[in-house]
Amino acid sequence: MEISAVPPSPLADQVRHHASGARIHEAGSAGSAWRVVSGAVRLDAIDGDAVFAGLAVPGDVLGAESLLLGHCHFRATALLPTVLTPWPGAAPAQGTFLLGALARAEQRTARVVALRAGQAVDRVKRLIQLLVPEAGGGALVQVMLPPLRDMADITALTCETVSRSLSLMRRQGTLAAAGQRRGRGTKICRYRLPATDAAA
Amino acid sequence: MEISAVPPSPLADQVRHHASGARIHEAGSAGSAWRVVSGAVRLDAIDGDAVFAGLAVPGDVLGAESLLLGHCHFRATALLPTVLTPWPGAAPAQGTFLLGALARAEQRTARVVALRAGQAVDRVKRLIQLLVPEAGGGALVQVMLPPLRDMADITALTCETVSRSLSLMRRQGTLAAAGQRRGRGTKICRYRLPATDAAA
DNA sequence: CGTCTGCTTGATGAGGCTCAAGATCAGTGG
DNA sequence: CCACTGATCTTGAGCCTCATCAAGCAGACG
Repeated sequence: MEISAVPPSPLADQVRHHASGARIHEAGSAGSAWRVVSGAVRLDAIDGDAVFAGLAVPGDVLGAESLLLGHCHFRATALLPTVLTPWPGAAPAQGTFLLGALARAEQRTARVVALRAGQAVDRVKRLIQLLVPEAGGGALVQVMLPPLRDMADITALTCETVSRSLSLMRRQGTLAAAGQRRGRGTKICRYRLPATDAAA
Repeated sequence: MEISAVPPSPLADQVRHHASGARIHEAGSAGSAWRVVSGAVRLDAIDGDAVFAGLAVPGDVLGAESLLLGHCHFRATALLPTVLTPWPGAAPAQGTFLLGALARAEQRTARVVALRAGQAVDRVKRLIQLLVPEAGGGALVQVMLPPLRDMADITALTCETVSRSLSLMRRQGTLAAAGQRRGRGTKICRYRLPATDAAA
């Protein structure tokens, strides 16, 4: 529980890198807690087979329960090339620090839950916006997309429907390939953010 | 799976009661944090109109962000007759205490997200099981149901579909009315828990 | 007693799931 | 350098579930 004093900005030797698709920790294993610096992580409840249970994006905390119980509840898998830093790293893990993580977790829940309502194309767009590092109105930003299988699990759609949604977005000019083509590895795309008034 | 099964019962003068449908706090207002003792609470993000953002059941913490920021992010509404107690109470809001709340929040996310995948009847069943205070295999338990409108928002279905799902469950003997009839007020029903092996 | 709110049920159509085939690409070994 | 394999993605056809629209009913409440 008690806290080692570590500077707030993760130094180069205090981070861990994971490739897209890499397992970060297994459910039930003795893991430790991390904060996501960049990338995205998928959490799964292991109930016979894996069931999508949550998402962590930069700033979020991973495996906080292991500090309390000594083991992780969820399987964590990198959706994109992901950088983690030990948590709690900075300052005292008390008061404001933990409260901030709690507040952030609630907001993450709200956005993840919202990824599973509405029309297919809108869900996929919302997911992409969650993965866009920066945020601005109407801008054309670069974004990495996880495999279709993961996008489907997160949005509660099928691979086919996600693929069709992305195709539609390309036809409409909302999305454009910008890096690798198809096949293994994370896709890099350009995505046009909707106007700030956020219609739907 | 669950962190602590039964939350400690607070003294009678340290609780607040809310009727079904009552507003607990408004988004953006200066609220305070509460722990749910019994009942259930719905959280909504206010984005023009209210969008379902989360659920709190006994043991969960409500409005933790107000301790940090001074105001609430979400609107909180009682889904059932609900009892709350101030949080953190006498205990210090540090260490294990906050970590427990964080771990619990992650587990709640997993279950709420699961309420929005799969067939309609299964979603409704899962929601009812989330509202059942006690848990046992194959038993016939008493449970209060929130208004259809809320069940629909939570499961990302429509009122009509939820109503049809409940009708089907009644025809199949999974659910039976046990208190008030239709009209205003929370419905009381008997619900047959599925066998512990939990076949989806 | 009339109105209002919440619940139920039916008819119909659309959106997404299922099944299936083909395309593209990374890695491997000849 | 190229064929082969396996994984991922794309696209099509048909069906099914659920959303939508609509009507009717039961209690609550003034």
